[in-house]
Amino acid sequence: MVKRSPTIEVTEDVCCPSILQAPLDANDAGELARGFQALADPVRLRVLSMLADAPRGEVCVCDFVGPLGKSQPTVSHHLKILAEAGLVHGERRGKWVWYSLDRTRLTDLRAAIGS
Amino acid sequence: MVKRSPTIEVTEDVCCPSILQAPLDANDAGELARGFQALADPVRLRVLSMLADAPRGEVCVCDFVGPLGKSQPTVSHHLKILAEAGLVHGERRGKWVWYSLDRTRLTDLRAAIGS
DNA sequence: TCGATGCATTGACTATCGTCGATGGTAGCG
DNA sequence: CGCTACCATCGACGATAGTCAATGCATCGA
Repeated sequence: MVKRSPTIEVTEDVCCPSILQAPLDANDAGELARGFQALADPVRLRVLSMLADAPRGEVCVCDFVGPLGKSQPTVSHHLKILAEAGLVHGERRGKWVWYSLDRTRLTDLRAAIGS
Repeated sequence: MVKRSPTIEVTEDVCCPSILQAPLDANDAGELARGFQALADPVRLRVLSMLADAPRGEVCVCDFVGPLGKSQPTVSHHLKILAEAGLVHGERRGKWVWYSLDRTRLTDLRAAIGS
């Protein structure tokens, strides 16, 4: 790949793409869309809600299944999607896996649609 | 249309549901998810971006098609989804339909995932 | 009135998503 | 070692989403 100066400086990307610093190119839009897609499901929003409300900031997988009213594989599936989106983080301790909220990623997404 | 009291009071809704005021019940989560689902597409994010950047705050449908690189029916489809989500508003003037951004709804969604 | 233009709707196709049952893998216990 | 509990993965299914060509419906100009 020959080094050649592009016609446009590649959007610097100091932090993260945003709706407001228009026009949003296709790549940044795709990355942002993947983030919001992780939020576009009732079960996943409730997972984030439970994590935000957890006293110690973490919730065991087994404690999601009951309140969410979904099967264990389904819950595990949603947790994986949230983890891949960088919104949560899971840590194994003994037999259990504890998930916690990553507020950094959530802040980035929030910033992408406003101040 | 007969006036009759619904079986359930329609979720108070002082302002809007949020992740933080946990636990988020299934109804609020569903409504929120529909909002974020509207944001979960690169084309729609670029539409919002173009609207946010428009000098007069509005963009004609015909001016979306070229830059987005999508067919006119596809663009119209996405605009409809954004309109149904309350994120944009279209107004017909002569042969053209001008779309503008509804920042209120965007603010609500932003508040739902943080401060 | 007729043709052209801008936009919405329809119908069809493919891809992806949400869900669950079944299965596999790992950690603790007797 | 066997047994149990917790969690992830796989495979399959129905549902939904994104896309475009074709069509319909207005509006405007000639």
